[in-house]
Amino acid sequence: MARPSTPLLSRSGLRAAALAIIDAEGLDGLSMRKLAAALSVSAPALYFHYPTKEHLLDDMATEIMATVDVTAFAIGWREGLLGWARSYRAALAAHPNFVPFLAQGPGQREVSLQRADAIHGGLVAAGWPPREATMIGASTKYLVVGAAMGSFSQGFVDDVQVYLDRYPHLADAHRLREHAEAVDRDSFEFALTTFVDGLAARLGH
Amino acid sequence: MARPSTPLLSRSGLRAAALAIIDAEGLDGLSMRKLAAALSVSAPALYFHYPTKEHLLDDMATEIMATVDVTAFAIGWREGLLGWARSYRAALAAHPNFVPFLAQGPGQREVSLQRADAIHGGLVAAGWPPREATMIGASTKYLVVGAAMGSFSQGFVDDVQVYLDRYPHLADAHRLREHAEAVDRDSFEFALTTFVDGLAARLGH
DNA sequence: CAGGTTAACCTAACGGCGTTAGTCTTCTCA
DNA sequence: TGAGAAGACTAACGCCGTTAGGTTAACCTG
Repeated sequence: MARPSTPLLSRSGLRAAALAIIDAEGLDGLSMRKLAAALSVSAPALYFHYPTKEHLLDDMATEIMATVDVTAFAIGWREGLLGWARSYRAALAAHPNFVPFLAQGPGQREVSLQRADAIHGGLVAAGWPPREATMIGASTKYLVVGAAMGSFSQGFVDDVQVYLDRYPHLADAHRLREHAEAVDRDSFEFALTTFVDGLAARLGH
Repeated sequence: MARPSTPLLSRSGLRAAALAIIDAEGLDGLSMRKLAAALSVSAPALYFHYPTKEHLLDDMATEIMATVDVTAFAIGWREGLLGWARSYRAALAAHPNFVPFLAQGPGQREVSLQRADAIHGGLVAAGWPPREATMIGASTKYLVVGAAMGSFSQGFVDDVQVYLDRYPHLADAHRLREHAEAVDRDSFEFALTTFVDGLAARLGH
């Protein structure tokens, strides 16, 4: 086979297939050969569309980050912060296996800078001093990234006895697993609203 | 060379050398061959002491997590939470390149369970309902892990002009880099105290 | 419409990875 | 003193990201 009449690959096709593999098999489960196989193509063919694996992952990250929404800052800083944090978390939680890369990757992406500008501007316009605005932005990102990284409740095994015997305060911990998703979502919401309440108290000082 | 009169390697020696490489060259910079070379030994010799690379990393994680302190819960829930969060963050920030592994790794470690038990117990003893205690523990972990993962301020490039031209609200963003460490520390402290203030308000309700 | 250029695939191969198999010498203990 | 375990070695397997070089189909110019 040489050049096909109609192209077999496209950048968006590569991204979609790569994300599917990551979702199914984890970040380490993605290899260029496996991706090529999924697309019925030889591995080096991928390099015609992306110069390196890193570039591919970067592009996927940008695509996902583009779904984050900061428009609610037009209503007010509380609404803006809550809206941003929730859509940010939703974007990460949709592809948990990809989160380690997303969290580490450069925040220098075009989209990220636009977001940062809107957030900082929204906070300052609402009366927050620039220094506080910076820290609020950072704090919120901490919350989102932390919540998206390794699920809290995944840290607990299903075996009941180990808790009852040795850690009396964790007697119900085994239930965490079965409700892992709900616990994580509720805990994030709890953290976010508690933090924003604390902020409001501080602004009114 | 065959069996030396005095062993060349030890588990703690492997851990220390591996951590040094990770600190210097990043998590991906650690390979078994490179670690062996640093210890003037052939790569397979390492497998006599640790069955896999994963086991080695796990053991290193446990060693680092052992430095986290939760004794302040004896004083009160606020002191306990603040003390735990600060020592947890300090442990992670000491080896930023290792954080992605630490954050993902199993929370099922013996030390982690002991911590979780002390934290949950401390919160419940102070009057928090178990459900809230769980979410407070999760929330605090989110903050610590999020703050330790990719430094917030590293996302901003040093070039001033790009900000002035396009993102007026980020005019001072270029200064973030030079103070990156301070900004991260202050932002974490800000997030933590704001969150705890929000908690206190909620408990008094 | 002829012919050169570029696009888009291919196979083969390089060096590095984690890990296993098998060997060899030295130390320890009955 | 001899058996067996301890602790190193070399060689090699299959995977990885990536590069080199080949081949053909589509496109653009004269």
